[in-house]
Amino acid sequence: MSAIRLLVLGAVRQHGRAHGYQVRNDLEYWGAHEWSNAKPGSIYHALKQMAKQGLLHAHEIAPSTAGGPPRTEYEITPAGEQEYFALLRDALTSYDQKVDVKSAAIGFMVDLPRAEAVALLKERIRRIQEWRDAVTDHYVPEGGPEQLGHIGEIMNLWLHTADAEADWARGMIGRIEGGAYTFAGEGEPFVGVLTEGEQNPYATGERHPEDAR
Amino acid sequence: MSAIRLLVLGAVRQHGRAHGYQVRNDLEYWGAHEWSNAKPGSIYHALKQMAKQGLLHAHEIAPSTAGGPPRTEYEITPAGEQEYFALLRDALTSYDQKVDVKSAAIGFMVDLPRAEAVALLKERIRRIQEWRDAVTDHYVPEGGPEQLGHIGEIMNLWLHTADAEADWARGMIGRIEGGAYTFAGEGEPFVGVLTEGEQNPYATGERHPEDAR
DNA sequence: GCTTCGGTAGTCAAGTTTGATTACCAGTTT
DNA sequence: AAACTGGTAATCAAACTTGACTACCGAAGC
Repeated sequence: MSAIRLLVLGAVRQHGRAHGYQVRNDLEYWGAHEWSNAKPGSIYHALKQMAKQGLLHAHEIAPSTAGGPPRTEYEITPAGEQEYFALLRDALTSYDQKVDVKSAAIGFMVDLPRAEAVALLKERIRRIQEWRDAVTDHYVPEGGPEQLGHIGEIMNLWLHTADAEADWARGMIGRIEGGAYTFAGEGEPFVGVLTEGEQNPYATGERHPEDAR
Repeated sequence: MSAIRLLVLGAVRQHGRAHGYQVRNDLEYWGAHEWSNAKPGSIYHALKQMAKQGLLHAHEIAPSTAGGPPRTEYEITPAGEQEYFALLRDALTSYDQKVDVKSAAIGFMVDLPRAEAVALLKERIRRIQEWRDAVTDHYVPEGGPEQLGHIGEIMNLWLHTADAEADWARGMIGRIEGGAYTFAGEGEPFVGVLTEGEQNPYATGERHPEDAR
């Protein structure tokens, strides 16, 4: 799964109605250009595709006052809602090891009820464990791990990564169960989008971490 | 960076001369279809692209004895060698967090001298640290991390991941410095390809870990 | 002797991603 | 007032990826 659909659906959904540039801006606000493939081309493509598939409804709108070409506003459809939650649940549970999907999942998890988020994360840990066992079973040759030579280091990396992730997930579950954050149906939701005219504190001009990579 | 070029160059290089199917088989032997986008289409595409770019030299060959369409054999050119080592060094040092690049880097690191591998890995750790600092600096708002709400968990995940990786890298450096594995210029290299006619123990039919994901 | 099956080797269309580029307007300089 | 700068909004070609499909041969089974 690529994270772009989840991100775009989530952004449109939080706005109620949004055009491409708005989505693009939100994703930048969330830092998504740093940890996902959220380039303009991908975003506009995703919007069009999902409109074609009936997940979004497109409204043709006159050119904005702020200049630029005529823009299209999108609104999420019931089918889109459904897809959104399906993607979100999948992103939270499946052990996929891609940063973009994980980060998006965390960003949107509060759209689910608290109990469900916890349950999904626990399922995630179960799957990590399962995967870990499968790797261990499958890749250790009869003559012991030494036989693999330096290739064994790859397996070692995977196991290390899996353990670190399970660890992290357990930590987050603890905080959620301890009452942290505001989930669906618990009053004022966390505001995660820029309202019209609001300054984006993370806009270009600042130094971003990926510059250092 | 996508890992496919590194993988294909490395495979061709180890063979001296190889056709697409051989490369494809090696990658399967290494388990690459599980942790990278090494599908047949991508492999053949990469071979053709790199041949066009002068990184590989293509020899048109008559149909094999084993049936099938006429095949093309590829050989790495000096430019290809150079590109290979550039990609490999980059994969080892840059903190890229993609499993495929990392795994490929480990698989091929023994093509470098031992001292250089260690130096590159140390540089990797330095960059992870640098990245970690940048994230911490940049994403902590004035009002303390609590202001971020659940979004702070994303940052937390990154830091957790970065620490786990630095940890792992330090472990591997220790083993390498302790004399483990056989690096370039140290005698008989580790055999990482299937020779003609050899059975692939990981060929289809077995259960692979990703089935469980 | 014929048919089926599995392995060998590769192509292709459809979809996705990338990075550069366009076009427009408002405000600011020169 | 003409030229420049920067933000808004989007498009496009080229490259890459995906998954299904083709074509061929040898061996095993009936």
